[in-house]
Amino acid sequence: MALALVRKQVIEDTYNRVLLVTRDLIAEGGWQAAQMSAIAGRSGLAIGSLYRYFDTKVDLCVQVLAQVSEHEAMVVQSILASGDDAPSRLRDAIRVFVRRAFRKPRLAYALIAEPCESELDEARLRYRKNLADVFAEVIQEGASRGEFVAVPADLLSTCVIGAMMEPLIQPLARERELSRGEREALADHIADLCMRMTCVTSVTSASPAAKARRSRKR
Amino acid sequence: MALALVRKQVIEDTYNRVLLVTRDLIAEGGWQAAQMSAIAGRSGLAIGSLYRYFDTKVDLCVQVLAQVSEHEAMVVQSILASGDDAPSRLRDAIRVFVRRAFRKPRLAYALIAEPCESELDEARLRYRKNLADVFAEVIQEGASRGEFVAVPADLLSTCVIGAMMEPLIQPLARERELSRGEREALADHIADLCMRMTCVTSVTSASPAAKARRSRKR
DNA sequence: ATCAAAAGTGAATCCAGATTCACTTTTCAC
DNA sequence: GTGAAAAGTGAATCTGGATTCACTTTTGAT
Repeated sequence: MALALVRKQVIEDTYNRVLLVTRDLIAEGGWQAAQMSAIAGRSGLAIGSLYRYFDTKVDLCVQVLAQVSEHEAMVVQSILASGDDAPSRLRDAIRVFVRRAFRKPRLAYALIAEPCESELDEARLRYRKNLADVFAEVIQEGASRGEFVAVPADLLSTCVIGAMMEPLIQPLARERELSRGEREALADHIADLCMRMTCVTSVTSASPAAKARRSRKR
Repeated sequence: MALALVRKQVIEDTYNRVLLVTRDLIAEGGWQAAQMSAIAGRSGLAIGSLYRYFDTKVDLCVQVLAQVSEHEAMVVQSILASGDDAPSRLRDAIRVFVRRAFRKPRLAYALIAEPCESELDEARLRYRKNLADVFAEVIQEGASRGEFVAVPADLLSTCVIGAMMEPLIQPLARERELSRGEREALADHIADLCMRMTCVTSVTSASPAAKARRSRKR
C-alpha cells in the first residue's frame, strides 16, 4: 500500500502539471492558446486523459484563474495587514499589485480583461469582487479612524479597483512591454490617484520611506 | 428616376431598422440575444438578406456599438463644453453618464462589460478610449489653469473612466434594477470620488446649484 | 411590356474546437 | 501471478450558430 501513496502523488503531480501548463499557455497566448489539444500535447497526455482530471475545459480554466487570483489576493492582503496607517498600506498594496501584473503581462491581461467565455468571465468577476472585498476591509478599518472618505466602503473599494485596473489594460495588452521606469511611474501615479480619491488627509506623494527605498534601488 | 430615390430611402430605412432591431435585442438579452436568425426574424427579413446589408455579424454588431458609443460620447462632450470651471463640468458629465447608463441597463452592460467576441471587444476598447479622450480634453484644459492634479491627462482620464465604469458593472448586470434614489446616490458618489481624485481644490460635494436642482425634483 | 440588375430567401453547408467512448495499458491488493 | 479497477488514448462525433448560394421575386430604366 506504499505504492498506492506513490500513485496518489503521481496523480496529484499530473493534476498540477496540467494546471501549470494551462497557466503557461494562457501566459503566452491568452485564452485562445488554452486549447485542450495544446494543453494535452504539452502535458504529455492525450486529450481524453485531461477529462479524467477536469470535467470540462472551462472547469480547468476556472481552476487556473482561481489559483492565480487567490494568490494575488493573498499577497495584497498580507501587505494590507502589515505596516503603518491604513492609507499607507493601501498605497503599498496598489503599487505592488500593479508591479506584479507586469511580471506576466499576457497572463494578467487574460485574467483581468481579455474577452472569454461567459462562464469564465463570471468567475473573473467573482475574483475581482473578492479583491475589492480585501481592499474594502482596510478601508473599513481606516474609515473608523476617519482616514478615508465617508462613502460606503464597498463602493470606494470598487472605484479603487476600477481606477487601478483600467489604466493597466492597454499597457498589458500592448506588444511592446513597458520599461522598468515606465512601470514604476505608472504604479506610483495610480497609487497616488487612488490615495487622493480615498483619503481625507491629503497624502499626495509617496511616503518618505517608500521614496527612499525606491531611489536606493535605481 | 423619382422611384429610384424612393427605393434608396427604403433601403436606408431597412438598414437602419436592422440596426435598431439589433440594438433592441442586445438591450433585452445581451450579445447572446443578437443572433442572425433573431435579427432577421424581428426585422422581417430572411437571414440571407441581412448579408446584403452587413458583411458579417460582427460587422453589424460593431456598427451598433459605434452608433451608441458615439452618441454617448457626444452627450458627454456637449456637457463638457458648457458651464463653469472645468471640474464642475467634469462632474456633471460623469453624473449624466452614470444616470444614462441606467436607462437601458442591459444594453449598457453589454456595451461596457459583457463578454463578447474578441473583434467586438476590440471595438469596445476603442470607444472606451474615445470617451477617455473626451474627458482628457477638459482635464487638459483645466490642468493649464492648475485645476487638476499634475498627472498626464490621458492617465488621469483613464483612471476616471475606470473609477466611473467599475462600480456600474455589478448594478447594471443585476436582475433587480436600482431605484431612482439609489441611482442618483450612486451617480453623485462616483462623481464626487472622481472629483477628489482629479481636482486640486477640494470640491468634495456637489455644487450648491446642482444640489438645489436635485432636491427640488424629489 | 421587357429584362437585366438588385433585393430577398432559407435550407444546406461549414466550422473549429470541445467532448465522447470503445478500446489498450498500467496499477496494485490479493 | 491474477484480475478488477484505474488511467490513458485519440479518432470519431457533436454542436450551435454563422455563412453561403442557387434560386425566386421585385424593381425601374428603357
